Amino acid sequence: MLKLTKQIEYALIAIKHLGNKKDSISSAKEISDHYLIPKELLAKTLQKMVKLNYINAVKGPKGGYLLKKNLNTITLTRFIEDLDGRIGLVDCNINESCNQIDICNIKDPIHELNNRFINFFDKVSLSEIIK
Amino acid sequence: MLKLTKQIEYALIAIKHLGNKKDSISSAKEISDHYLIPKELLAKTLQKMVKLNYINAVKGPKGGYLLKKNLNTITLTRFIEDLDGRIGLVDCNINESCNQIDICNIKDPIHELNNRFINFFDKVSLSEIIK
DNA sequence: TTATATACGATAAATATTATCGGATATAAA
DNA sequence: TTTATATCCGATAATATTTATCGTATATAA
Repeated sequence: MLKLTKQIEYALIAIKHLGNKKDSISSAKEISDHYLIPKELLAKTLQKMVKLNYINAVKGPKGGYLLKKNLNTITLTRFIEDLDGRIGLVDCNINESCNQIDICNIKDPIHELNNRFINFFDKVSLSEIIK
Repeated sequence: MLKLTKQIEYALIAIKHLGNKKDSISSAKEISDHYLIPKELLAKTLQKMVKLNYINAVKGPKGGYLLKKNLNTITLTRFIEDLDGRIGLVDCNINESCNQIDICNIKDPIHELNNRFINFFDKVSLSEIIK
């Protein structure tokens, strides 16, 4: 509970690795071997980051991935939500389909808390973790 | 990901309900009926809170639960960890049994982030949600 | 042409969360 | 003393989410 997913961990590890090796290319296999990360899952995560324009892919032998985006402007909220979907302490912070909403006695304070929660991640720059 | 569990939600709902009805007793059935919460699960949660000295239990017919602890001094960190175990953004913030720890390139910044993360919940008083 | 790498949908396995069940004990009230 | 209601508590079942794997297609350097 209240944990990051492995996919986010792997994404952070990979993107940091790419950031450290600017201009040189790294394959999914290289990264998964080095950090002992399941290759297929890492590959999926990398492909997702390509679609999201965080990194570039180069196909074929000697192919791999390169960092693309300037990470200074990316917040952790943005990164997590891009990869894994909306952040919210409870379901009704994300979608309104809770049939207990009318009688719930904590929805307002939790909603307020959730705003602060997201603000916490807003204030974290991806470059803090990557540098 | 990064969500509170239902058990925490139910616990907050119940403890707020009890706080609003100081001096009068509320049964698990009364609370589960009112908020449409599964009775057995709520009962378990209430029993846990009894053991943790948050509330008192009264057995027998006309029995139920009463708020016990002064919630002003309880942080959300304490409450969540009492009910659900240690908070940590990643496993290695809780236990050290990660075989990737030596080669992990994000463990230090994540550890730093986790300290701030826990500090966030430290600064939330349970009474904020309950009042 | 071949070997290596990404792309991507489908699915399986593992884990965590949520919900339910059965039977025990306590006690207020008839 | 009996009955009904409530907590107590271990075990287990159901569900959802997360994590991992598989198969196949496409691109491209050598």
